[in-house]
Amino acid sequence: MQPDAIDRKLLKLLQENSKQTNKELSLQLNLSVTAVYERIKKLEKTGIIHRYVAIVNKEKVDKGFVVFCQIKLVQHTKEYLTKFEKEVMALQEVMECYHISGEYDYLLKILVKDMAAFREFMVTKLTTLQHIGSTQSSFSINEVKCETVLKV
Amino acid sequence: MQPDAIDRKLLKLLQENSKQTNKELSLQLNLSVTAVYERIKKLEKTGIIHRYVAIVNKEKVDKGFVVFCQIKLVQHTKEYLTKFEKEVMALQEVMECYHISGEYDYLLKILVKDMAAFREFMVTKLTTLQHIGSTQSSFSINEVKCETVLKV
DNA sequence: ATCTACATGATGAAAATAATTCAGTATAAA
DNA sequence: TTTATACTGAATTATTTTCATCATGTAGAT
Repeated sequence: MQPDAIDRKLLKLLQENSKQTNKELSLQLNLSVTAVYERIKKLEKTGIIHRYVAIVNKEKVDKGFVVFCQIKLVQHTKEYLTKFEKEVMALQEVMECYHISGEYDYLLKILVKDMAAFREFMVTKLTTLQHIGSTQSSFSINEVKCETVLKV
Repeated sequence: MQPDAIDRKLLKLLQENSKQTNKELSLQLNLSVTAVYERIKKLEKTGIIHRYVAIVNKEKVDKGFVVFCQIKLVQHTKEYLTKFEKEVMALQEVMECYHISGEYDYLLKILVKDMAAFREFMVTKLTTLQHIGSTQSSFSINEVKCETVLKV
């Protein structure tokens, strides 16, 4: 399915605020409520809209300290990669993990309360993972941009 | 406000799927519909729930190529930092931008269609930004984990 | 210890609002 | 002409929101 201009605007609106009623959306799109309803259902069915979620303010729940950690494994066998990925999946502080090209093998985005919590995470969890060669951590000094709206 | 165990479970459910009805939530939480309703309103009012959004499948809208780009500025004056940040804000391919500690100054998460689109972005947008010293790009080979649920 | 006042958080019923279905119309492509 | 697609407004169904009320625990006065 190829979204048209109206679908693209609808996607923008829903990515910004999914709690808008179909009536509110219909006014912004110059369509009837039913037409909006059917377009949304189509976007859901085709998987373009994957799901709807609540976004939690990380500062308010003591997860305002953001760390990016690059990791090198000692070897690149399939076994080592798979084992590492499985272990990372289980760590709740790791919000994102990418296998990347370049000097390091993985890039992790880690959310914790503060530096002390990061130290604790580092010592008790990250460095206990198997087959890790070296790590390199960068702390977020300022979140300049964090966009959730994909411009389609 | 300090969320209790019920609030934490509610936050987990809403972060996983914000389209559940209060009735569905009430069954999972062993509460009345109204009690669920009031807890949600409270979480919204205190700002713990920041907003509700639709998540779009990036592969389905030709944004499946993920690049992390680290950037060093030629100087670290306030003027240069501010100008760079302002310019980055305007680039729709840049989904996230953090001012970070370490060798590089900024880490950017960039979403484009493919390598050709990244090359185009690099040549026509990124390298035309003022005061950039050097850049270092890593491509995502595999998205191992991408969690949106903050465990509270 | 007992009583009272107050705050908090729960409940079910009722009212208000929104989502969903449906019958019918218009348009464009085969 | 037939078919498919996308639209509309009205009717129906489901959900959210409001409201009156109840239960519980705490702090202060007796």
